[in-house]
Amino acid sequence: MHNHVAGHAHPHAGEEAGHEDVLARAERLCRERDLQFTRLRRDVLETIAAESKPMGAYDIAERLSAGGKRVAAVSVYRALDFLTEHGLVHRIASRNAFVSCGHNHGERDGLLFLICRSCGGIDELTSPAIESQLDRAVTEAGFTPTSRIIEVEGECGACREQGRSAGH
Amino acid sequence: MHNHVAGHAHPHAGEEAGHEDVLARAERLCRERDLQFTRLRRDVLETIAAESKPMGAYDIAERLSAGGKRVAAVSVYRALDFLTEHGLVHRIASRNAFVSCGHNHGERDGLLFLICRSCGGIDELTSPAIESQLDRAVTEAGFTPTSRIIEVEGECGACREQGRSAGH
DNA sequence: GAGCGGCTGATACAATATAACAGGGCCGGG
DNA sequence: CCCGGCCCTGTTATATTGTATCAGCCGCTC
Repeated sequence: MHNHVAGHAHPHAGEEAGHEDVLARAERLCRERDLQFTRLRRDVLETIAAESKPMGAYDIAERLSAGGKRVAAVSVYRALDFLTEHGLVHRIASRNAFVSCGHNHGERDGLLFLICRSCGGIDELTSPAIESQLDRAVTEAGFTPTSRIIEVEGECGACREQGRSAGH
Repeated sequence: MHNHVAGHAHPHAGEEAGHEDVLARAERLCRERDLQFTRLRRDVLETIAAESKPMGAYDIAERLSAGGKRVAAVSVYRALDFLTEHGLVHRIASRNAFVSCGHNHGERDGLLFLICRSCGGIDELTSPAIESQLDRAVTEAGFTPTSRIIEVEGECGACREQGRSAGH
């Protein structure tokens, strides 16, 4: 079946798991493609990567503003546009929020998000099998797919073990 | 593979395909469950069903207000809450918009939306096969799924034939 | 009639996202 | 050197989407 888990296995606190990796990868990718990995973009990515939950643009702006220098939400949105465009960040449609990409891939598809209702943590999965089956089904219906959004809500392993229940 | 297409095969104009069906089904379902299928709820459902594209809550409010009597967005949201809760309407997360459910089911899962970038039309599909494979993959990752969102963007058959391209 | 529950109307507000314009930094051409 | 273009950022204003709150209405029951 060949799925592949991306995230941290225990998505609760603001751990910096994989954190450095993300920044390093971003720098490399931008160098390769001759893109500008500016300060703002780096800060935004770093902020998102430091959190295992999806973050709203305004949350990011607020957190970046904590250091004295105010950062407007618009600026954050622009950085997020850039980052999502290049697959460094993903938008979680069901939450109007963003997470840093935990993969080594450039592509953005075959991608799948697991969102825990208890802890709010999110994990990223890739499943080529699911993607191909999805494409097959969709194509049968006469549709030509270009992008896919798959978001699953439920309870993550850690929360289930601890018997935490969704607050709501 | 056993997929099942729900919508109108040609999702462009404001046809009333399946339109009556939706209302009739809603009435029956509400009678069965002893729910109130009020005027407002009926109007909202009818408005959505008359359109093959996802509609925003404010669009619905505006359209309902066209008849002289102003309907506030809040009211529409409340009706939509009711309708989605009972599976008569689905929310399209990637568009912040709503479509009427084209199925005979009460359940809300195994559900899949095809959104055309050219005409904006949307079709609904159910694929138990995809759902079960998705659940299997997710469960393998230690996750317990409770709800799933699958939205595919691309070009619908009708638009591809006509060589229409996405305006943007 | 009094009280209760579910639905609606209305206003205010919060949260999310984009538009529009000005300025700054870099860089290549003249 | 200076200019003009391009890209990125800052700032303000505004659009869009979604909730909170309170009051009134209607039908029902006691």
